[in-house]
Amino acid sequence: MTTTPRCGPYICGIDAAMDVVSGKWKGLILWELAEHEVRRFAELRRGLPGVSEKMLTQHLREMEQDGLVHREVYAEVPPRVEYSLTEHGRSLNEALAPLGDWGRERIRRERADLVDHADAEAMPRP
Amino acid sequence: MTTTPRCGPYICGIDAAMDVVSGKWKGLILWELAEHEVRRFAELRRGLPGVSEKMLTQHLREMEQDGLVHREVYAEVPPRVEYSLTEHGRSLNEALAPLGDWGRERIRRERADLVDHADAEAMPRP
DNA sequence: CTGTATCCCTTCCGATACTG
DNA sequence: CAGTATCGGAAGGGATACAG
Repeated sequence: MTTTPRCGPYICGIDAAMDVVSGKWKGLILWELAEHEVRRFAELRRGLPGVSEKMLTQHLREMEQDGLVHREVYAEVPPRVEYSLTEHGRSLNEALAPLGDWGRERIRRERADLVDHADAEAMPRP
Repeated sequence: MTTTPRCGPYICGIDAAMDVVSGKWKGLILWELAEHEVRRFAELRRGLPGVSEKMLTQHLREMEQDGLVHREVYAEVPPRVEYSLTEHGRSLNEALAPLGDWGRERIRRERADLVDHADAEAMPRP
């Protein structure tokens, strides 16, 4: 046995967390809401270049079902809806931080490799 | 600005890490290899109940491409292949630990809720 | 402004059969 | 033992149009 077994028989906590985070934009949504505390629908849309209304809505609803996001609707016209992280969502974001660091480190390394290759190809002879 | 911005413009480290971990069995593969250091193909297969040979092979190859897994082939008959984590793979596993903890906590809470509901339904009257 | 509804394409994955 | 090949269903996601 290792110091801290992280998986029970047949079920791994990683999978349970993945269920909730997998989806093309959920990581970014989490990040946007962690950064800004409160965001309106159109603000999130602008913060996630390329997302469609359909996917943004769908992901937000799923995250609401999963207890990560709070949705506050104001009965006004034009309508206004504000999204924010729940305590549960904030804790997920914290648990995600080391993975984000790892990913950025990975990107950094990839870019360094590309630069190395480019340099090697750029000077084939003296 | 927060204390430690984790995302640059347009690209988030979370996504870079997700790219590498997304896949139905990759989390479990990582876990198996972290637990056992070295595993043969058939051992992994047994450790991942339900996985098909196709998906196990495919995921292992992708993880090898991504530099997470080392594949050692022994020229014997019958053939023997041993899989293990690279340093890179181990660092990913460590970055995943908090997420695993979060997921297990989530499972625990869900089960507690289920029990509560069951109890509430189990004793409708004295 | 904040969504729904629909169509359609791509990717993911399981099942099965076959190979060195 | 450790794969490869192929098929087909299911799920994810984009584009577009429409609605309250």
